[in-house]
Amino acid sequence: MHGISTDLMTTPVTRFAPSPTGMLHIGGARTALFNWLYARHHGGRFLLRIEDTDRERSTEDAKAAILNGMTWLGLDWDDLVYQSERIERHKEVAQKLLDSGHAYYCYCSPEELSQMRETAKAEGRPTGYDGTWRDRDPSEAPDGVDPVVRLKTPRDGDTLIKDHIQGDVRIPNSQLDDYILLRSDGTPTYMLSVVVDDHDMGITHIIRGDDHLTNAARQIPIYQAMGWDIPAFAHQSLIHGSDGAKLSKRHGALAVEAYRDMGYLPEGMRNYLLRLGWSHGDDEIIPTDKAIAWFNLDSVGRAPARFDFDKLNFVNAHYIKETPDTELLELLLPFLAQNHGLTPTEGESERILKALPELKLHAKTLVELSENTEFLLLKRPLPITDKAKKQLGDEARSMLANLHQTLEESGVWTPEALESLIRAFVDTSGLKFGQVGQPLRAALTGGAKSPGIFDVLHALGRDESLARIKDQLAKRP
RNA sequence: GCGCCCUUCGUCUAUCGGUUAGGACGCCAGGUUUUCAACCUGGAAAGAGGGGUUCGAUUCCCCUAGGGCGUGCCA
Repeated sequence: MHGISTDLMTTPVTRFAPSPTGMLHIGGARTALFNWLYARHHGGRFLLRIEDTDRERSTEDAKAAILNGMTWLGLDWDDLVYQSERIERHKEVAQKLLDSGHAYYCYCSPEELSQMRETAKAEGRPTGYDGTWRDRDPSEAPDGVDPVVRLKTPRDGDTLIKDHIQGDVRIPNSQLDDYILLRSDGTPTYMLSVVVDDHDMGITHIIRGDDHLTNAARQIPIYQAMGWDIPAFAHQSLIHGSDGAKLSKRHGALAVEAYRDMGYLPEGMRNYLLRLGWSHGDDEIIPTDKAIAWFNLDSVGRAPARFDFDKLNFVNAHYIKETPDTELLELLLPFLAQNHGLTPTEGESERILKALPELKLHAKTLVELSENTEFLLLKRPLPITDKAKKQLGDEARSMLANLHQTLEESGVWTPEALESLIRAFVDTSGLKFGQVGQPLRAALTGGAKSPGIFDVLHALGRDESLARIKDQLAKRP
């Protein structure tokens, strides 16, 4: 597509390299997904690297959240590396760069640096470091200053990034300053660490957000200086909020665990995230096995995509319908417990299982499903909502008394049998269906909305149904 | 400021010079209906603007506008 041929002779190795300074959010999750899909599609390896070199901001909680998020999403990794454990290696490479003349010590103070930037800006030049110490004699070094180590980046021409998503991108080298490899305290910077780690880990394809696109141009000179193969780059555009602005929490920039808690399924998330920037003709519902079979970099779009809950809901609803009932019940239990304080007994679980084939057709999330399931687990006598009370006037209650008797005499308790029974009851009593169905619904569920009334009767079972109806027959004060 | 990237219905996208510009979500209308939904049918809805190239541009090139990213001793 972009004139780049991928060498399929080598097995691809991809990686996801988050820094544990916050939760695994939706953008990172998509990046991880694409890397994972690429590796799985090609039968390659997908590695996880925790970039925890910023001791100030890295936290254990964030590490755990990232690992949990990945696990929940079903993105399994073939190896896990902590960048902080590789610092000595990074320093070693910096020394090699120093020895080979590709890097040098710089003694500039922060004040000099900011002065430099101001001057450059005023003169319309790039604001990076001007390279003062690049050619200066180290003997001129001021006393008592710990130097940083800077990379000698090329000054003329362009650096070409052969990007598998963005195409060929040329960055003028005049834009790339001699950035820092080793801080004055001797610790490596991100720019050095990524390159060394990506090389040492054998990464063949770097798929990441396009906030790193220009970083690629900074990193390439290190590969060149070390004589290392340059991996394939693929920079995907960032996810934006529904209004096109930067993704905020309001827009869905939440931790993936928040999506779990909102009742989204991993399969639904994967499908939705995949379609955010990648397409396969008109296909919308793309289960993971198909995603693995179809995924390619050529079909990744270059434009930023906006996050849309409506579409996520639609996709998720699909996978809820697809989930087998017993599995769905297991997924539902935490929501019942956390959101409703309900722990179903064995008998109640049976009820849920009976109702699930119907209930799952109408829920977008597990939260919604748990709400729609709640009526099955209510303890008698049921709390009756105001709307439901309106359905339970004197006339309705005497009707229910007759219906109760009719139902009690019924031997079979299947949705089909119940339907013909109740339809016959409606006919003989000369009422409209709603005049029977609505009061019955109120008595059985305590509310005004529920699944089809026959399914409700069936799911509750004979005894519970009759008891719930009977509860409403007594005259209330 | 400098550099880079992006721009098709409200949203996600298809289209790899010639199409009535297709699909999906959402929306609207109708149908179905015992409630809420779901479901079925139909509908409205797009090539940012301006120049080129070409017999012909959504598609290729340039400019403008708008948006994003980078420009840290953060990652």
